[in-house]
Amino acid sequence: MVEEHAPHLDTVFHALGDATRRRMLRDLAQAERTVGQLAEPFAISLAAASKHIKVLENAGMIRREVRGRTHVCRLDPGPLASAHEWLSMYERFWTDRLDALDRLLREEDARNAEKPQGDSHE
Amino acid sequence: MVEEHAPHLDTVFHALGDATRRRMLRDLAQAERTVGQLAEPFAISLAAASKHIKVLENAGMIRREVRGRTHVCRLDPGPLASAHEWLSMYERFWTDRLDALDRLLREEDARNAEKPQGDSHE
DNA sequence: GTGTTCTTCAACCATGTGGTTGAATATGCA
DNA sequence: TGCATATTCAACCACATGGTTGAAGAACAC
Repeated sequence: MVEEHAPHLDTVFHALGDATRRRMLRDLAQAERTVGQLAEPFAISLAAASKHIKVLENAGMIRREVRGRTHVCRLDPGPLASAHEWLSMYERFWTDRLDALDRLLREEDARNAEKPQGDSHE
Repeated sequence: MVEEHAPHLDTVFHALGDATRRRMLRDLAQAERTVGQLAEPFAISLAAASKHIKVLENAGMIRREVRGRTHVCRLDPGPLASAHEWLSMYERFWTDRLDALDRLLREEDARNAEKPQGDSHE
């Protein structure tokens, strides 16, 4: 089940890097939606929404079924699971070592705050 | 928890949407690295690597400490945890599917029991 | 001081992205 | 048939992105 999905991570993370598309995913998590329904919350043209949907579709995150003249989209969780799995590689950094690392980082910040370096001469 | 701590997610997911930056994060997961060390695996200029590092830094994913003339970078897991947490909202979509596919996967595993499963997590 | 190393900055370039508008396509309905 | 609905396509625009090169700063070494 662990495949070489790295090439897809580019498109998956890129698709997630836009609030409009994340909102679309949120809506699709409730139920399947047509293109028009997905576009409705936004003050953008249908053509723009269509492009967003295509980005999600190319990333494999939604699947489209053409029913008559409407295109019904539903969530495909696979890429979300891949992204989640990739991030899980770093989970130890905010779980096991959270206390130690966080304490070090905060000490560092405290030191830098007390001892500012490279002040401007002007 | 209600999605609209989202401006941060834009930059975090965007930063993750590039294999060069993901590789840098992977290296930083091993140990702290200077800018030159982070740039070394890539066939790009130092200036280009510096831009990538700045993207990660602006997303809050790395912290920089200037030691003499070298800039030492460390991983900050906070934004990774945020992204992971956001994706976890959708976890039921692939765990539910796991219930449905569980039997199939077990059968698959049984059939492939002797086959090698080379894989990589980038 | 001079020179070398580490890194950023500035200017530039090609391509990508997200948006628009208007036309095209395809379906549903009277 | 004719018309409205749902969606995409094509062309275009402004701006962001990722890359380059060359110069500029700092910090170390001599």
